Amino acid sequence: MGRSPCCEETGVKKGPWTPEEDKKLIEYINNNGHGSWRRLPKLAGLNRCGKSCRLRWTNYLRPDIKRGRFDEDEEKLIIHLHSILGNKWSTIAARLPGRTDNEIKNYWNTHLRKKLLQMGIDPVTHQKRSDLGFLAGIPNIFAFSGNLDMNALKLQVDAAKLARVQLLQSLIQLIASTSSPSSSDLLINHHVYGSSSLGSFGVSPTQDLNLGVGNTNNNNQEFLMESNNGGGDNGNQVMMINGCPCPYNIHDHSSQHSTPSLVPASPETLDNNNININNNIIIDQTQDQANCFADECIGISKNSNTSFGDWDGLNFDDSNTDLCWKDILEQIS
DNA sequence: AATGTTGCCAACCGCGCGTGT
DNA sequence: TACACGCGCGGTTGGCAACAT
Repeated sequence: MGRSPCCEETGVKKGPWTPEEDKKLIEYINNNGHGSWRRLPKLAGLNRCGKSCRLRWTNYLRPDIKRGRFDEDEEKLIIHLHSILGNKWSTIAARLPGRTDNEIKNYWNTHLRKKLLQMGIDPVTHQKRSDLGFLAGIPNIFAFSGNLDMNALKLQVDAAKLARVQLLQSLIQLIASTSSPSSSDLLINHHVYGSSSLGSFGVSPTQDLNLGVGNTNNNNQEFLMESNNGGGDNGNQVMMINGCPCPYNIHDHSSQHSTPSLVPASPETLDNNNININNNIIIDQTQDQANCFADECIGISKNSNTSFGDWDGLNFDDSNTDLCWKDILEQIS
C-alpha cells in the first residue's frame, strides 16, 4: 500500500501547460499511447511528472472531450446522479459523455450547489433544508415573474417547481403528524397520488409518490415490484426497472405511517448494508447496478419532454389547486 | 482609471486501492 | 506478509478574468 512519490523529482515543471508541451504530449500519445504515465514524460521529452501529464490529458487534451457549457439535460442528470452517488465524480462523469470528473466537480461547486441551496435543498443530502431559513425565499419563488432573460427564466421555473413540490412535501408531513392516518392518506391520495400526470424529476418523485400508499400506478411508466430475497416475507422489496434495482425509497405503509420522500435516499442515510434508516429498500450499489440504474434514469428522462415537465400536472396556480391548498391547510388546522 | 471583490476553472495535492514482487 | 509501484479519485488552491465600487 505504498504511496506514490508523485512529483518528488527535482526540477520538474509545475503550473500551466504551454502549447508546446501540449503538442508534445498529444503527439506522443497519438503515436504510442500513454502506456506508463510515470515513464511517459521522459519518453515524450517533457519536463513534467507523469501525474501532471495524465491530468492534462484526461482533463483537457483528450480528443473526445466536450467543451462548452452544460446544457439543461446535463445539469439535471448531474443533480440526479449526485443524489444517488454523492461526490462520486468519476462515476457521474462516466454517464456524461465527453465530460470529465474535474469539469463536473467544478460545475457542481460553482453552479449547481448554489442553485440547490437557493431552492432550499441541501446539496449534500438532497433533502430539503431543515433550518427553514430557505422559507424566507419562498415568497420570491411563488411571486416569480418573467422579468429575466429567457435562459435564466427557464432554469428559475424549474427551480421554482421543485421548490413548490418540496413545500408540498412539508405540508404533507405536517398533515401526517397532526391528523389521523386514514384521513391524511385519503387526502394525500386524492390530491397528490391521484394526479394522473405526476411524472418525474429524474424518477424519484414519481416512484415514491405512486407507490407510497399502495395505490395503482397512475402514470404511464410501468414498474415491476420484485422481492430481492426470493419471495421471502420480510418485506425486502426492490423495485425493478427493466431488470435493474431502483435505489429509491419504497415506503412500507403497512408498518408505519410515513410520508413519501420527494428525494432519493442519499448515501448518508444508508448503513453498511445499504439499507436506509427507514427500512426502505435501497439499491445494492455495485457499480454495474449503479450504472444500470443510471442508464434507466437517462432513458426515463428521454421519455419526458423535460425532466420537470410532467410535474406540470401539479398545477399550483389554477383554481383547482387553490382548492387543494385550502383543503390541505384546513387539514392542518 | 484605479482598486477591490468575486467567480471560475485548470492544475495540484494527498490519500487509498489494486497489483506485482 | 510486507512493501513498492502505478494509478485514479476527491478535495483544495492559485491565478486569471469579469464585475463592482
